[in-house]
Amino acid sequence: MGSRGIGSDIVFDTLEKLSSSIFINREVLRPDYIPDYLPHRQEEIRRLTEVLAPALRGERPSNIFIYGLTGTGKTAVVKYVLRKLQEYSRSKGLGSLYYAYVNCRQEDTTYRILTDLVLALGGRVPFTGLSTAEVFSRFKSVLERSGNLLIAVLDEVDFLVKKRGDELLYRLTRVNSELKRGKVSLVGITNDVRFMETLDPRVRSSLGEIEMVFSPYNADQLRDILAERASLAFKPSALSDGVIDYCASVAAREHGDARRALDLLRVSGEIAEREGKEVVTVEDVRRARDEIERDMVVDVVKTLPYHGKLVLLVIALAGGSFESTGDLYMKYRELARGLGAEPVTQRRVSDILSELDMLGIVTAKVINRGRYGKTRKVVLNVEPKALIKVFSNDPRISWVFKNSRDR
DNA sequence: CATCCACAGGAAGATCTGGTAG
DNA sequence: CTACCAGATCTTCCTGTGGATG
Repeated sequence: MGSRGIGSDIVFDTLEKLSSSIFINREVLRPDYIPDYLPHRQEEIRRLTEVLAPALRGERPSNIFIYGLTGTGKTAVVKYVLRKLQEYSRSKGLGSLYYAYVNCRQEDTTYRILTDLVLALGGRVPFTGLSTAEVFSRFKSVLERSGNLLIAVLDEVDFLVKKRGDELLYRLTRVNSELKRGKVSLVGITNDVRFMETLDPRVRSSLGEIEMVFSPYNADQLRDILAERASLAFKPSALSDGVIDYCASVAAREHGDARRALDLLRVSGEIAEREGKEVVTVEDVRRARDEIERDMVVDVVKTLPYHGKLVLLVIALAGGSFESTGDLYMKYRELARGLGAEPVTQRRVSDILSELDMLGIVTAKVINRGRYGKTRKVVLNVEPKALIKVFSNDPRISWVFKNSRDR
């Protein structure tokens, strides 16, 4: 701990603090980690394996449609089973099993989804510049040439259909009859209950050959999951009594979302660790909740288009809610003009509100006020103050606050 | 019990950016 | 280089609608 080499002292001290106190392996708490054991999902794993098993013989498994709320283990189970199938296939010398996992919320265009499917088959596609039809025909030719079976997992398919329609799904279900050699099996995952009803009947019957439903975890089950994962992630006795129970009960209240629970646990640990403590307390979990919310807000705001930010700001400045989109739009116009920007149309603001709603930062529910028309009631899901704080770091907006302070 | 409000939200397309193919 | 493509953002124009009220 000498005071020579000022820089390295800071580095060493920081590393010293980070290296030990709480975690053995925090990666196992990350949302994309697939554990070797999934508590309370054995039945689902067995069933999915049965359905996909024909793939090992090169036969096409039935298309599967999986429904369940967020954090009920749909993605984990599917990835788990596919990984195991691949391991099994290799160990028995049955050759490679081709599958593609695509999250349709992240890859939200037909083009990108097709690109991922081609990639999974070992083909190559530029990430932009071609027509979608061209990518689709490349997909088919790669399939045909190799004669392989591709299991295409489309996670959060409802986003694809909502944004682009069911054209792609329809065409994918048709591929099998168009090709002589290649085959495609679809695994659709969604958390939207009424998704199936919105589909074209042809697609519905084809995609829903087999259906599976994942029910939410209750608090006891969440506790098992957390305990299992915590034993891998944390040092023994790094968690004080009640931490796991508290995380489980928070997540159980939010419709049994295991991802939320694990996130909460990880962030709680990180908070305790940052402060050099050796034990995570319930208080740390409470602070983790706030921190997760803050991060969500910062992320959302960062990716929003300029007028999206203004709409959000208007809601925050109004104390977090509006009774109608008409009121909101008037206030928004004032703000935009005040900032020297040309306001966008009300139609566009309506779409922006839908986006904010989907991102979860706002709830925009359609209500009918009878004679007084139909509108959306908008409620901010986070603290207005927290939002305004984020905006005061945005150079295109923050000067408004500074100016109003000067005057 | 028909009317009619205040919008929702679909459809088509304009404009811009940033890319590919040949 | 030209011709073309998709995505993001936004506009214009539009049809549809639940339920309080007259």
